Amino acid sequence: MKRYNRSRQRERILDFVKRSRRHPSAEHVYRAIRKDFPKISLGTVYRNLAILGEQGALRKLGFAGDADRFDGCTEEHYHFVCNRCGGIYDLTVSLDDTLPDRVMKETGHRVVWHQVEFFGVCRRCATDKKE
Amino acid sequence: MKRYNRSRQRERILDFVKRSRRHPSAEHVYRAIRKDFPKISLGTVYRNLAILGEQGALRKLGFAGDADRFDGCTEEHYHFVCNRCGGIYDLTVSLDDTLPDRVMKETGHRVVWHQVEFFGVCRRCATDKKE
DNA sequence: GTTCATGCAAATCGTTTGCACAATG
DNA sequence: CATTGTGCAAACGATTTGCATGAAC
Repeated sequence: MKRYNRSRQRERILDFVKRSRRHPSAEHVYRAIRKDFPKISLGTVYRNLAILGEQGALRKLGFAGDADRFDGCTEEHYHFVCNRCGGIYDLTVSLDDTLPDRVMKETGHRVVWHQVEFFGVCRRCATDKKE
Repeated sequence: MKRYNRSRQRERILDFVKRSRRHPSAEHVYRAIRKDFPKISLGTVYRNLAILGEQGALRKLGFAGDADRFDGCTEEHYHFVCNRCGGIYDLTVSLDDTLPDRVMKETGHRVVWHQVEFFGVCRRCATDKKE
């Protein structure tokens, strides 16, 4: 595996993603980090997010037609995605934990990890004025 | 809801996606459809895929860092995604079907649909030469 | 001093859009 | 003929990359 030096920027980025409940996009991270590193570039943010993902320090989430998001919580959990406001919420429900094994047995594919997302309208958007 | 005329291109696109086991990207569809409509443009393919999605005739799937894919099977089912070859396989396993309801009850978010993906190395890639 | 990281800008990829013309109803 | 769809090319947003300089070890 590759060797990395530490960098103040990368540490700050990881810290921000870990602290955030919001599953920020690269752009979000960029805007936040700029308060500490006014000259940082988006390229640097992307590079560091990629490295942190490769190291398993955070996770990259992708949704159809939207920018990728980053999740600082690496313990198994699932997500609810609001189609109205784009918010992503962590869920505490858990799956039958034999499922990955069953998939492996039935298909012969080696399962490394899995993801579950629920889509719809979040509570906040549903209570706000109906369109 | 919006009114649409029929179009030979759109019908052919839907037919192709429905027939395909491969969860094609827009680019895949474009290349395939060009055999019948040599002058069709990628823009037209995207437009029609969007319309078909809106009509519920097919479903758009998104994965981090990769082009969106289209699934002609609209019945509930889940996917295995190979990190090596990028292939997407349909799965027949099913979830505890009280889960969406439980999420709604516990969070107050209105769940419209959900998705489950397993990631790893597919059988074919695993049996091929290692790396 | 060698390696890795940064900032910047240009490049790339996937996708969307404006427009003039063709097909549909 | 009124409307919607098409092809083409330009525009766009998200992400990656090449390069010269700066930081880490």
